[in-house]
Amino acid sequence: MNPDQNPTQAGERPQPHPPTQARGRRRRATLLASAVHLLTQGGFAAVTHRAVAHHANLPLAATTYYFASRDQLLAEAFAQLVETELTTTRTWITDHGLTALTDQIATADRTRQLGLWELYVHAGRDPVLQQIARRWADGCIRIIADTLHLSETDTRVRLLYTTLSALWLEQVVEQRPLDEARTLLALAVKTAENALPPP
Amino acid sequence: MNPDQNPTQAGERPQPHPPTQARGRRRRATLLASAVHLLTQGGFAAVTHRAVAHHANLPLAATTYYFASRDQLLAEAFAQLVETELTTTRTWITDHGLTALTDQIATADRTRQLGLWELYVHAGRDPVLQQIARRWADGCIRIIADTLHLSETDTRVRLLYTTLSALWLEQVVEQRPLDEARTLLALAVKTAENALPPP
DNA sequence: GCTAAACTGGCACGAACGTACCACTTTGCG
DNA sequence: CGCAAAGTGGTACGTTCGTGCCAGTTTAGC
Repeated sequence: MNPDQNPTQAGERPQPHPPTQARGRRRRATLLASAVHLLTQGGFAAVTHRAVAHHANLPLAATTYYFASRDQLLAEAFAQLVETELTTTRTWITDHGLTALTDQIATADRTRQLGLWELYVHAGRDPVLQQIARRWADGCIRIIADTLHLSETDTRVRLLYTTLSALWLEQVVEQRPLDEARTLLALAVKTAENALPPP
Repeated sequence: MNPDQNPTQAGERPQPHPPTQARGRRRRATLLASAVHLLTQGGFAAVTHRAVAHHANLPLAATTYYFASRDQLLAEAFAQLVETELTTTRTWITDHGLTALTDQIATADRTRQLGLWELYVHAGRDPVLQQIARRWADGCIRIIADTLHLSETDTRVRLLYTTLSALWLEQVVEQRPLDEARTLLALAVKTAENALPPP
């Protein structure tokens, strides 16, 4: 819905959201962090101007001053959340291995994961968010490829990613017994490793 | 949040949602159908009392008369949507086979799938919806098991379901090229068929 | 130091929401 | 038939939302 997203080009009159030139940049960052926090707590329904401003100890108007709209605020929060998630997942996998992923899911804050997936699905209705969702998927695929020392375009990597993400979502939403997920995860990884190279 | 959900027990005073005894049952069904329709069109944010009543050509109060709350309306709409989806998917698969699933996804109404998944993720925050979500998953697993002539508890079936659902969600949200999904789907099915029986 | 621009913050508007209320009509049953 | 229960529909209340507005304050550049 937003045809422009060029922050360096300051020619925007109706939506003058040029990056701050003072300590106001801290305020913007604070607002964004608050939005992320609320997003991980109560889903994107909880990310309102008022809630964000209140959590950041800032007046209500600050949110409309630094962000053109609620959609933009949500998009940036989603992007930041995805970025954080990617680095967290990467370090976890390099430290503990792929098959320990279920434990990370079980360990991590469940509402956080829910917020992430909520926004992921919502991305299906918003082209801007869709781009971020694709970036999330690509990031995960890259992590798996690096871990297995395979190419990102390898079909096995692609398939393994798909399976893992589904296991993840399923675990978060349905809260089935953890053993089941662990078994399936191990099976998926082994299957991917033993599969033939792509044709 | 709702400690009661016993429709046969009519002792409910504050929420007297006893099933209608007259042609009002049609009205209730109409409202529910409208809720489902709105759900598939604009996500569950579009399912408001007013929108449902208007779409059903009924007064606003009818929604609160037949449904205790918006949450209940949403839950019933979700349940009905899942049921419809399950039968549709089953007939499609028996007619065209598992590997043609991507084409069904591509063919079917995209916003409908989005609404389904939106509600699925939302089920992570609501125990009532979570039950319906589990039922959806179990239904899909059963379809796959029947198709492959395997047991529902077979690990291969379980894993294949997981992969298929992820492919489905991914396709709906990210709208990647269809060929990719087709390839992955075929690979997943073949892998599941050739895999060893569960230990 | 002075002026314009950037920033701040309190407030209000209009819209949409869930839900309660209540007079009215229809219906099932003794 | 008569009457209580079920159903009906218009309306209103209280809340919350996104966002616009604008007088005041701070800051940057000349």
